[in-house]
Amino acid sequence: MDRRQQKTRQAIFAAFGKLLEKKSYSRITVQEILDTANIGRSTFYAHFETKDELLKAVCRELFGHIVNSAADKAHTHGLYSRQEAPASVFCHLLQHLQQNDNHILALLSCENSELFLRYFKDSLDELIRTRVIGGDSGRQRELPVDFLVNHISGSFVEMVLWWLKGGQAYTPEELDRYFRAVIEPIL
Amino acid sequence: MDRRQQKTRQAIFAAFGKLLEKKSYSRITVQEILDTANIGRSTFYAHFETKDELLKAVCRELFGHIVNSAADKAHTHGLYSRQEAPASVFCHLLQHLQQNDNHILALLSCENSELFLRYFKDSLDELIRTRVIGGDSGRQRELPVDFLVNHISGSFVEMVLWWLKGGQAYTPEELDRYFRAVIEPIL
DNA sequence: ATGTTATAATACATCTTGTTCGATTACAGT
DNA sequence: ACTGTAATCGAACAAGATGTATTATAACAT
Repeated sequence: MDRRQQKTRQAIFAAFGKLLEKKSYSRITVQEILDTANIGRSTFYAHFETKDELLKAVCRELFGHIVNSAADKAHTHGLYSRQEAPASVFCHLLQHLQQNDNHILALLSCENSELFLRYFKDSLDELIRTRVIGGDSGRQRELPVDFLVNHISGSFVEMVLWWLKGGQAYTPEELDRYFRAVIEPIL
Repeated sequence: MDRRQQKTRQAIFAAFGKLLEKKSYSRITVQEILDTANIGRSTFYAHFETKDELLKAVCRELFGHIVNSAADKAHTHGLYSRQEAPASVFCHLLQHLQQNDNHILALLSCENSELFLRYFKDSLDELIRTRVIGGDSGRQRELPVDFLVNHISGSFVEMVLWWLKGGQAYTPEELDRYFRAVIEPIL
């Protein structure tokens, strides 16, 4: 890909993130992105048809990376490997979030959390369907699989949301323990 | 209150709901609300400072009513009364949602669900903190109360979201059974 | 070195927002 | 029924945002 394209795309992402730290997504204008990224108007629209498309691209990049990383971990060590910390995919996900690779928490800590975590959940759904539910023995009695998958991914997302709103008052390990305490009994 | 105010306010709410059935909240303009409600521009701004304020008012009206109704039910019959259907507050909430009193599902069935359910969850939090967790005996071992409350209300909201996205493929009674199957084991 | 492609800069029509103002009209209380 | 109050209308307005188009310039790949 053209070096200029990469540079522009990166500048847009950076500007978007910078603005997202200060104000909610809906209040950010394309104009502000242009000014912050210091690029021309037509250049932006050459990359993204709309502000929403930019958001989607950012989410794909962000959460795709995190979840894939977790999926690899699960694949390598098993879902609940006891040989190695972190003990579960969930813990790995939380740690990954907290270590703040791409200033993710900065993006999630404000009013935008909801918006981003919705994408996060979509990625999680697949991870959970294949890793958690799929190959399990399970005393998942009369519960529909879809319900269970949604319950787990949904709970996780809501937990992260709650965690962030409370200023991350718990460690990923604590959170993981809590989460497993409410999920494992029903598996 | 002045009859004209009521009429205008109602016209705005109705127009807002009508538009919400067709497009997402973010794509609805004040102008469209004015045209649909057939009111003057200044009149709208005499009632609501901004579109967001209108949304908040609608949510308060909508979910405040539902949750209060459920709270009364819980108060009257106990949280898990076995003497009478619906068996739980949760079931009552679901039935209330489905019977579609104020075209709520029409509002929730589209892209706006997320937005509304966030308000819904805020109302739920309080209900659950007082009714579910509060006076319970509980084997809620080392889990923080806040975590538990959030887990329950969050799960419920995610379940409703999932339910709506799937076209309400289950009855409120079924859903209630599923939900209790994943919640009661941890109480 | 050359043809290609991304960007910049500018201009533009269109739409949206929130405010203001004066003229009507409906209201509530007496 | 009368009257003062208050809500609405309609129109206009400035400020700013959106998305598109055009041309010139600069960076790129080969």
